[in-house]
Amino acid sequence: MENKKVDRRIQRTRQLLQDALISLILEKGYDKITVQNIIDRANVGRSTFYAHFLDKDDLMASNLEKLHEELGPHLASSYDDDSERAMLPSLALFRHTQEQHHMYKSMIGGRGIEIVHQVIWDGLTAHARAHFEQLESTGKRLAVPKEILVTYLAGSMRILLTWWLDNDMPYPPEQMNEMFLKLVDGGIEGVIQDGQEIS
Amino acid sequence: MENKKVDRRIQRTRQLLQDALISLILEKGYDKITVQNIIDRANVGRSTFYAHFLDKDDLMASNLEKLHEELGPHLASSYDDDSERAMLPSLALFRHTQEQHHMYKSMIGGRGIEIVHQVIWDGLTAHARAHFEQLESTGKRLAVPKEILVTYLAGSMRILLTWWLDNDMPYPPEQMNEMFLKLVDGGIEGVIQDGQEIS
Amino acid sequence: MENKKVDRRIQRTRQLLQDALISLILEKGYDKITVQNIIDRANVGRSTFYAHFLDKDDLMASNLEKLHEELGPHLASSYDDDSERAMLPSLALFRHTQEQHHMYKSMIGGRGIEIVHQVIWDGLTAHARAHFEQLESTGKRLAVPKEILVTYLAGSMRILLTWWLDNDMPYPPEQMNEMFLKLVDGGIEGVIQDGQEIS
Amino acid sequence: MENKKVDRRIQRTRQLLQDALISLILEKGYDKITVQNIIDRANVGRSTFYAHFLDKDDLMASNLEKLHEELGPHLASSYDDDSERAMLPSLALFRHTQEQHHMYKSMIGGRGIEIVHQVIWDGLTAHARAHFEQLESTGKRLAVPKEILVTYLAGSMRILLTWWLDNDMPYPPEQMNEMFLKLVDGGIEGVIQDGQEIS
DNA sequence: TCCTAAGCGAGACGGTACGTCTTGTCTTCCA
DNA sequence: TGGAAGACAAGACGTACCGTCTCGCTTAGGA
Repeated sequence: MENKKVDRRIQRTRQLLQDALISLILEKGYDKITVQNIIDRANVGRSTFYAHFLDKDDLMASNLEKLHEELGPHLASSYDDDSERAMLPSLALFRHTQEQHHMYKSMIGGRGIEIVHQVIWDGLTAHARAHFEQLESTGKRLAVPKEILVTYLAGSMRILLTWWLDNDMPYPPEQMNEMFLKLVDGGIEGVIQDGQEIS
Repeated sequence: MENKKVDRRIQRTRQLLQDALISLILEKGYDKITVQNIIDRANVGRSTFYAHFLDKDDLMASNLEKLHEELGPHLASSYDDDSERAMLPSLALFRHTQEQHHMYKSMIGGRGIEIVHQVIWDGLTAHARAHFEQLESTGKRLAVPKEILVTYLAGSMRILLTWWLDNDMPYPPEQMNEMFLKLVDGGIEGVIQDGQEIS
Repeated sequence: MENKKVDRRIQRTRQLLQDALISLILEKGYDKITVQNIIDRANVGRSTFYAHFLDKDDLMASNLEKLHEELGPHLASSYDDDSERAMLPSLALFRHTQEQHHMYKSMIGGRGIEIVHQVIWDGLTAHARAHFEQLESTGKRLAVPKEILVTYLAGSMRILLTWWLDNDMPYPPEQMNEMFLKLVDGGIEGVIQDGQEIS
Repeated sequence: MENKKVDRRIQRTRQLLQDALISLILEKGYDKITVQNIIDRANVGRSTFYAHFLDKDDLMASNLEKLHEELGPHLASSYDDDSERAMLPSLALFRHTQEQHHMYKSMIGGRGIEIVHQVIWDGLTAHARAHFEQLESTGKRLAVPKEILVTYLAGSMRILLTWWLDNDMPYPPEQMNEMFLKLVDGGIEGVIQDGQEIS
């Protein structure tokens, strides 16, 4: 309550830096950006940058927390909608990716994309893990270790998302989603059993 | 013929550098290595390094060509052995990975692994592509674009390989292969049709 | 009248800063101290420091005004005591230096000592100047410009004081004083004449 | 012999840096110069600077070694010329100072001058020490510890030199030298005895 | 057998970015 | 309303690499 205005100032500075990073990413790609570029763009002192963030990656990560917050609802909500297939909020992700494709494309091929992948990956695996844990809690047995299933599911999603972006999104999100489900559903269902475990 | 000895000398230098890189990778990981480290280890002058390679990545890539040559047979051969399921020489890859896991682990998490991935990726997709083209040539129709199938198949393989390595290979190669096939077979078969294409 | 409390607060803040500086000087020497060190030690905000002092040197100077007040009597008094040799209150200075040697030693070799020197220097030269002016007023003539005499006299004092401190005061103040007088008296007397000026 | 050309290159770089420093000192004074200024002026890379010198002061010191070499003959030679008064080559020093007064004046008031003082100080004290040791070797006794004499003599020289520079050299070198000798000779001779020591 | 060109080691160099540090200003909070 | 707190811009610092370069040594292969 007491530091209201100060907090505003701090938030403003952080925002300036985050915005500067995004605009620079769109201009020349994550890997080509230097800290100097960022602080010049943000009209901020060098030490101010380091007062707020550890380095460029940290700034990127902080930017992605917002992405996470935006993605969060998608990852959470669609779970209830369509309880049959909602292993992952895949459609929402394809749509979100399409909307933000400029930013994502700017980061392909460098360390930037890895940070993005990490954040998305955490969301995807958490979601998939919850899905399988719920299945188990209803008495199902998995013929394959759960972590492998989680990895496979989230990984397939990521692979297709990446391919789709790399190839300039030649199909609409809905169709990508159809194909994704068609491919993974078969395998996943094959390892879900009613009370007998293999491995 | 005339430059026989000279060529030997050149090859020796290249070998020294490649060996130095490998030994350093095993020691501290690809990303922590500097050009200076490499030339110190190889007892080679700085300019000599740049006479042979563009940069560290180039040296790595040259190292991987050997890997490629080693992988090549695996990727090619097993195709005929077990014509029923041989979309990919998956078992051979799991086994090869286990043998070389020290080297692969050293490169996880950095740019190094990306170069490895690229090399393996090319082999995997080529193999998968050949598989589906053969299917098409026998009159089958694919309910999903071939490139997506290729990406999905190679991607799933890569995802599982990476997970396996990251988690210190908790299952034997044969079991990993079992699970891999169980997961992808269902989906793949679901999109192979006899004469009617959807998309 | 109404600002009584405020004045107290201001004085308290100034005192905190001055004390912090002194304690830091004794710890690590004047030159190693930063403004940040001072305000941390004094539990004071950065702007508060700059509200009271221009910079570190200014704070030091304010501290030395107290020193000046303490030195003042020494510089003034001994003048009358021993009118024959009292060109400078040299014995008093050697004694004072010995008492405060911890603080003085902390400042040797940096800019800090220069500020101290400046303060002492002003006192010394003023005293010496007064001495020679009195001589002139009694009809004596100086074979060397008065300012050079003043500089020489105050400078010799300073040189010996500094040497004495640097060498951990190997002789007692009284002996130092003896030697100082022995050295300068000869030269000074040689340029004092009765009514004829050379230069 | 073998690295002749390389040495030339290194010397050239050092020279470029030294010259750049001097020209910058004359332009804006020692204290205002940054390392960046120096390397810009010298057309040299930042790391090259640090490959040769520790910091700005180190570069200054290296510059002064040349000064020392130039001063050396003065300090040594004049000893024989005028064996009666040659405690110090004082006249040569006043003359040298006048010739180089632009450079010396540029450094007054900052850390630069301290380095100069150190170099000159070492020469002065060494010379004075040699003088008194020679005296002792001829059977004379000193009524004051030799180190104090050395300090006093070199210090008086330095004090007068500094005053002279600060006041824009109002008297010619010869006259300064006369006055210097007049002042110190009296005191020095007073403490030289023939075989009897006091302190 | 000598000569000459290439491979090579050594390492100086210009350049760029980094993360740290300190200064003096400026905005906001609070008593 | 004025003193205190501390966020901030500015910019120098010394370090770490990079990729280019110049220099001589060694050595192989043709004259």
